[in-house]
Amino acid sequence: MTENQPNYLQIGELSKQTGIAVSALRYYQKVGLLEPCHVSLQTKYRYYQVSDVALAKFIKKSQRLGFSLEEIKQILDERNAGRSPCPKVRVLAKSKIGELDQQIADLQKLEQELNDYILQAGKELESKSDDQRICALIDKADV
Amino acid sequence: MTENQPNYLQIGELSKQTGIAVSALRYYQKVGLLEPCHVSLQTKYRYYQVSDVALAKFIKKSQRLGFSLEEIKQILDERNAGRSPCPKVRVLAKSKIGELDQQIADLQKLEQELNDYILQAGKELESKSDDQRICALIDKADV
DNA sequence: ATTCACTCTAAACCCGGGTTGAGAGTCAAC
DNA sequence: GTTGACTCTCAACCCGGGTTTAGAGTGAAT
Repeated sequence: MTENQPNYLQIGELSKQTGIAVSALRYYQKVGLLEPCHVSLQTKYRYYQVSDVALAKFIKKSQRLGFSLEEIKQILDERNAGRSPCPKVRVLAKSKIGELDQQIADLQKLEQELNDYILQAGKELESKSDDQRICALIDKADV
Repeated sequence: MTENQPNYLQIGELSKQTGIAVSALRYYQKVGLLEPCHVSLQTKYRYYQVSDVALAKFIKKSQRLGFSLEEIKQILDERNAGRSPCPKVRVLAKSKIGELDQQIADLQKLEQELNDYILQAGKELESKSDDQRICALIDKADV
């Protein structure tokens, strides 16, 4: 089989080498994210390039960084259009970092207030009824 | 109607005062997150306490901080069990902050590498074929 | 008595990111 | 030639966090 040359990978092999479920790889193809380089007409088996291991890992990594499959697709489409995807990545990364910065600032504020609470308001805790407050510290966090 | 005293709010009024859709408020009841203080037997109309405005806003705020409805429920259940919800909030907040710290560190690393790339590797960009690399910088980010 | 805004329920639908299952075909080894 | 591991398609299902829709009831004002 020409498809079985060592430079072609079957979907299960790609799955093993990337840690991505076979069903997920098929799903990636469905949404246009990761196309096999060849599909057998007779058997409909998918065959992937060795370099698709890196590509699949890239997808996984980008997902862990908080990009949606749609965003990752935009990045890859840049590449497929012959352009460097990095400017796109930069824009997406900047915006993602902005969101995360805001979120983390809010949470840190909350945490600080919680710490203050634990340290200095333990006595008030018992004197006041909890029914009046939900959690004084979350209430105070003006998010 | 006893339900129509000024200290009771209909669902639409609660919606207006909190900016939470009526359908979402009904959903919150369904998942045990926000119970009306009274439900008419005849009309099945929901009636909320004035203090539920704060509670609903708390839910919204917590969601914005990245807590799931299930986590918010856990916090509120603490309160309903007569305990201070703050230790629970602290645990959840700490863990959330940890996740965010990791994410933001990864993204910042990526951003830094992207900046380096823009500054010093513009020439390599044209000399190398993009087909070999997806985006050198995301590839390098060992996330 | 009717109009109008409000509310109700139940079920269906939406999104992203997949997983699961049924039933069939494929491939290499024995 | 059959076993066993692998693959295929297609459809259904899952999760969270809701929204939408249909059809019916409610409440206050005109």
